[in-house]
Amino acid sequence: MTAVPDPNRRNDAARRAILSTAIDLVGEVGYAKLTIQGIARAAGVGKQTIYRWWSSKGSLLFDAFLAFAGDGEAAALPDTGDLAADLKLVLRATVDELDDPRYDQAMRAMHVEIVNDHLLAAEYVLRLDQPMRELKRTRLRAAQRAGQLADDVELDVAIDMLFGPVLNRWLQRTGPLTHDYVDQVVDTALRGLQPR
Amino acid sequence: MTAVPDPNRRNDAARRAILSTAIDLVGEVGYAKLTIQGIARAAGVGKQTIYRWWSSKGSLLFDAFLAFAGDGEAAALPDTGDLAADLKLVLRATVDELDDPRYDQAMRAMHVEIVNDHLLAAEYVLRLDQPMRELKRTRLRAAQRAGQLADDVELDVAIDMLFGPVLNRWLQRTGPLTHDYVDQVVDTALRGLQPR
Amino acid sequence: MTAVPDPNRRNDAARRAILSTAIDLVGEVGYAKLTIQGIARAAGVGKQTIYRWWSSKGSLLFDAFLAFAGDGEAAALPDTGDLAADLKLVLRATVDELDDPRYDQAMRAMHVEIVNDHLLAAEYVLRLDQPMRELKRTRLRAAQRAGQLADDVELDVAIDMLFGPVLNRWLQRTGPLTHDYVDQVVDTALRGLQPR
Amino acid sequence: MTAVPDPNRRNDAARRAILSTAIDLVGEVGYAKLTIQGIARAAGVGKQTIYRWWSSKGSLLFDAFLAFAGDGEAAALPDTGDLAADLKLVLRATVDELDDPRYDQAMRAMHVEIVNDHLLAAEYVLRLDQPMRELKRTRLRAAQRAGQLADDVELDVAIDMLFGPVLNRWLQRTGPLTHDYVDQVVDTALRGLQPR
DNA sequence: TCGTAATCGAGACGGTACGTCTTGTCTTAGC
DNA sequence: GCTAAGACAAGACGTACCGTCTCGATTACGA
Repeated sequence: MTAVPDPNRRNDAARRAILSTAIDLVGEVGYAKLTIQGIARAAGVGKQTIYRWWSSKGSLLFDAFLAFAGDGEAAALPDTGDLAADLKLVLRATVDELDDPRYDQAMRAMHVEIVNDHLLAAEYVLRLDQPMRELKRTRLRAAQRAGQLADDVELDVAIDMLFGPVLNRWLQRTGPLTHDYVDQVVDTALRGLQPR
Repeated sequence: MTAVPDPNRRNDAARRAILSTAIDLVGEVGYAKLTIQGIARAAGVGKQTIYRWWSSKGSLLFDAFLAFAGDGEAAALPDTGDLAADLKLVLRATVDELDDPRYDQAMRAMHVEIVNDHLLAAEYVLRLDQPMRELKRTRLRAAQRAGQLADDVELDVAIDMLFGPVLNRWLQRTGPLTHDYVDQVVDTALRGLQPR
Repeated sequence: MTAVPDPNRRNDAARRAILSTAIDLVGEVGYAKLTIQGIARAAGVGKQTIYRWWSSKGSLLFDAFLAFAGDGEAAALPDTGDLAADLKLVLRATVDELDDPRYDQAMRAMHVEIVNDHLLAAEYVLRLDQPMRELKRTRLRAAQRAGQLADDVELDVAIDMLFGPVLNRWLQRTGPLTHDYVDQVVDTALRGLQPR
Repeated sequence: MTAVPDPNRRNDAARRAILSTAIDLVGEVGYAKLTIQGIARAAGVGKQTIYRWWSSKGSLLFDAFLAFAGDGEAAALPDTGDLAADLKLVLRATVDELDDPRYDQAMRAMHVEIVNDHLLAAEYVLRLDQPMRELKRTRLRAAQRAGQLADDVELDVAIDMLFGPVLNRWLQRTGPLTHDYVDQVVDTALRGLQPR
């Protein structure tokens, strides 16, 4: 009989210490030098306490990122009636967040884990990507109703085209992440590449 | 003064063995379990021979990926006169390549290294992203001249919007990478999201 | 402040396995090919477990030798009343012990470490040489009381002259280590080199 | 056809540089950190040049020690007619030599090699111990003829008893190596331990 | 109110990779 | 044709971290 830890018994102070220490530490030393041992030491926690509650460094980082980023997460995208302005607002905010080294490093770490771990990727899609995507879909549907977005546009493709380039430029550092850039992306995506 | 190894003395057989073994091994065991020690062992090579010529696992993976992927690289994007068709052809080919586990794993490994290493990212931009981007720019410029692309479109933004979503969906596994998907991306990007 | 391992936590089975494996291994492969890695492997023990408890190969060999040789160590030299006979008995026993390859190799290994390590030499003197020397001194003092040894003889010099030649011949292999030889040493040392 | 190095072709400058560098280096860094690589580097010589002419670090050290110590070696022991005085003179000189760190370290290194290498030990006995021993035998035989040494004393045993204790005390650092100590050894050995 | 059982911090354990070093052999230029 | 220089395969060095384990001490539950 395998002993399953009882979440009720869980020491919440330790849990929170671990999650916030993970974020702080990845911000300090970067993903490559982030170790479970180091997190335990810095959090003043036994290694076993981490292994008891998380199955891998990735899932710990995932939870840590959720706790860190999720706190200030908006429940919905702004809707002022001006789709382009609203999208630019959201994307500029994203760019600004990524300027914080802790946010930047934490998100990089989480992405690295996702790239190499199918299960974690599935969890990411389910718990982070899907909810965010639903918020975006809602905003875009409203735009369709308002006649600002073509009716036959596949919303997921639209989302990928609006948010994908920014995420990509950040991950691969192929260019500077500026407000100008996101404005251009929004304008170009909405208007299209062909002459009209 | 650090002793710099003399490239003339380099054993090319060992170099090639290391690069191809790295690709094979990352395809077998995945990035997380890829070790320099393991590559050396599998390549029948001393560890020092790897450390002598590469400064990090990342730069080795980078070279390995270049040697592996670069061989079959096209010198230019196709230009049949039909921009949409040409782009779809290229993106479908990319999607097909990523179906090969060796290619998939090797590219994931390289991207992970890039995400966490500024210098490697710079080298990636210089040696892989920029040349590829130049080929794409050339094709898009031709399309502009042919009146298939608006004159005021920023080409880099256009490239990000065409190729970014595919790369993203692959890296994050946010959805299936199909020919249909890339077709939709191309069509939507060209036409734009707004009604017309 | 360096973290000092807590001896209470020490796994005694591992400790004993390491010590006895060290003796066995040095007996098999000799000092020159004795490696900490090899001892760990043969003892079924992690390398760190050796490094945690011993600061050098020398101090491990020293402990191993103590555990191996110390077990059968006599608490006192025999005293039958006949000094020459007693000394010959002890020296012949020493010679016989050195015939065992494990004893021979282990003792050689320890001596090599001592020759090149001041601190280890000091520990050797304190923990092995001094106690043994005290036993010998006690026996010689008894002989002085019995009128078999001159009163003005410096006991340490006497000990060096009785036991030194045997140890030397063994270490340097300058000649065969026989019972005859030790008998001659004892007789000559007692009687002196000058005519009488 | 195996290439046998032709001694005539031997570059004597390189040979001398290697031998003297070996002595200098062992004096600086000690035996434990003495490497063939290090000697080659310090001597400005290719590694192969060392491997070509010496089969092991031990035999190199042996030659180096011979070249270093042998130069100032007396052809015979002094014979003033006073055996005790002559022996003390020789032993005091030995003690003084061992005060030189280069001599000390070089001799320790050679002894370590001898302890673990049968062949080298045989060569040591043949080329160093035997000749020295013959000089000592000659002096002792003269003493026998002069009536200062008992006729029935085995000369090799006498030599071991006179020189062994000093060598031993030096190798094992069991006590300080002083002129007083060697004087006591000589006096005690000549007179014997028994009362007379 | 008191066991008793799970959690906690701590850290030893068997493994294994790290990046460096040395070994003894082999290769390449240069004198 | 030997030299110096140094690349090569091999493998040990001592350190770090992995994930499991064992240890008392603490804590919270249910009897």
